[in-house]
Parts: sequence; C-alpha cells; structure tokens
Amino acid sequence: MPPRRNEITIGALAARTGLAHSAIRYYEEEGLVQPERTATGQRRFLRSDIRRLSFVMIAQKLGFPLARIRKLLTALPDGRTPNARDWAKISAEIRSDLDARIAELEALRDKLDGCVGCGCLSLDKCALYNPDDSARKLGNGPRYLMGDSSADID
Amino acid sequence: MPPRRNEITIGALAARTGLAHSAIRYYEEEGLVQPERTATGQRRFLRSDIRRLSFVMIAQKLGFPLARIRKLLTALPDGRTPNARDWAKISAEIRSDLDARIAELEALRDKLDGCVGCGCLSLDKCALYNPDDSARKLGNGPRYLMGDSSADID
DNA sequence: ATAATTCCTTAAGTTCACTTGAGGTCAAAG
DNA sequence: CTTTGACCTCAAGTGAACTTAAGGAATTAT
Repeated sequence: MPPRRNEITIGALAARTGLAHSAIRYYEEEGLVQPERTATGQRRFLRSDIRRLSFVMIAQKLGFPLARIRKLLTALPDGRTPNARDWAKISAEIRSDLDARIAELEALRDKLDGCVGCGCLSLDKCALYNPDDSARKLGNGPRYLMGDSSADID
Repeated sequence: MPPRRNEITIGALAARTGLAHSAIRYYEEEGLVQPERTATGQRRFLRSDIRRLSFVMIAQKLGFPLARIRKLLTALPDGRTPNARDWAKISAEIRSDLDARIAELEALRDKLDGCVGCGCLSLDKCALYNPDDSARKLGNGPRYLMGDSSADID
C-alpha cells in the first residue's frame, strides 16, 4: 500500500524534519502526533505533520518540555497544526516565558556581583542562596526543599 | 563515639544545609566531600563542610552540574573549601558563563520577535531553527544532530 | 536495660527525551 | 520471486541528581 497523496511514511517525515524514526515514534507515544495506520500497521502521517514537528523542534529549542508543547498544540482547536495566526498567539506566551528566564538569570548575575568580595557563602546570609524565590526548577528529578534553617553557620 | 569538636555527623550537616542525608551521601560518592569514618563506620564531616556544601548549593543554583562544581572545588589548593579570595576568582568564571546564557536567550527572543507574523515554521527558512549555532545543550540524554535536509518543506 | 533515634549499605526507582538492540513483518526493486 | 530496504514492536539503556526501600548496626535517651 503506497502512501496516498497527502500521506507520508515515517521515513519521509524523518528525512524532512531531520528527526530519527525513534524520536518520531516517541513523539507519537507522547501524543504530539497521531498518525493513522495502514491495514498492516504502518504509520501514515499527514504532510502537515512536517510543520507540526517543526513547531515542536522550535519550541524545544526555546526550552519548553514536551509536556508543555503538547499543551500548546492541543490548545489549538481540534489539535490543528499551528499556522501563522496561531503562531502569533502562542509566541506571546513563549515570549513572556523567555523574558522571565532572562530576568531570572540577570537577577542571579547581579547577586553574584554583589557577593564577590563578600565570600561569606553561608546559607542564612548569602543573597545567592535564598530559598524564597521560586526559581528552582533547574535540574530534574525530585528536589528537597530547604527548611528554615535558623542558627548560625560555621 | 561522640563527634569531636570540629567534627559533625551527617545528621547535623543535613540540618545545617537543608540537604537530605541521601543527597550528602551522594555528594560523597561524587567526590564533593570526603568525610572521615569512625571505627564503626559512621561518617564524620568537618564543620567547614557546611560552607563547602553551601558553595555546592549556590553553584548548583547558578546552573552548574556537579561535575563542574567538583572541578571548581578540586582546582583549589588541596581541595580546600572556598574562602573569600577563592570565591572572587571562581565567580569570574561563573559570571561569564551566566552572561553567555543570558546572551543566548536574548538572541532567541529576538529571533522569536522576528518570526512572529511570519508563521512559516519551516525548518529551512525559520531563523528560530538553525542547527548551525551550537546552542543546543538544553535537555539531556543523547541527541540526534540534524543532517542537511535540503528540499522544500510542505 | 531497653526503647527510640540515628546511622550504615546496597539496590532499585524517578524524570526527561530519547537511543539501541533484538527479532520479526512488509513493501519496492531486480 | 527473492532480496533488499523500510517498517513494526517491545525491552532495556543513557545521564543527571537524587530518592526510596529494605534490612541491619550503632548511638542516645529514658
């Protein structure tokens, strides 16, 4: 069964996007694409999935986890592939996210500058280690949240 | 055997830093601290390890992986815990790293701005997806690098 | 002396975004 | 019609930074 006009195989999609076959299958598992199947079980993607996966790749490059990207995609009416108009809307969200990350890093940099020469490196006094700001999503896996250690250090 | 004057147990160190016991043991495995052992095998840390681990936590917050932090620490003469002078030296390195990350995000943001309204989202034309810049260390695990997909998309 | 903590080790699980491999089926080309 | 290549499905591995669990041993408190 040869691919029909507007359908493409996983190999073609891989060639077009530069993604590995395995990655595309993984994206399917994650609900980012939903190919049909032929009678014998082979995947048949839509041509528009090239654009769809391009969007995924771009969003990833912007630092979004797949879960978030899936949400962005499913937020579109009937899970459509984003077009120019959608893109304008989505990009606003992306932009503010990006801005927030930049601001976070800049704040960190400023604190660092303030701390040079201080060298205290103690958790209760150092501006660099302040558990109050919720900026601790760097790194993955479970995280232990600091309690309120009182008392002096060292 | 009660902890001696300048020695503390893992529990005390955990309380002081807010780290879990398991995290501290893991840091030992990773060579970030090297506690002594009592005759019965319990760990005895130095008081200065509180400061040492504080440094680790701060550096982590700045986005450094443990491997890098270990290097920073071992670069100090005889693996000393960093003091004010060391900190000034190390912070220069950290600062440039931070600056680079900020610049990277800003570049991305500018591209995003340029792309809104374009909406092409095609890999060969979109400024947002340009595999040439080596800014792709986001995300972990093995990565497939894009080949030179020629041909038009969609 | 006994109960309650604290500490120990080792092994396996977690998340994310995939890859790699084994073993088998299907389709396009000679 | 057979070979080659494309495709399929699991299962398990990768790396970072840990956590959780199981099953003991040692220390501290009562």
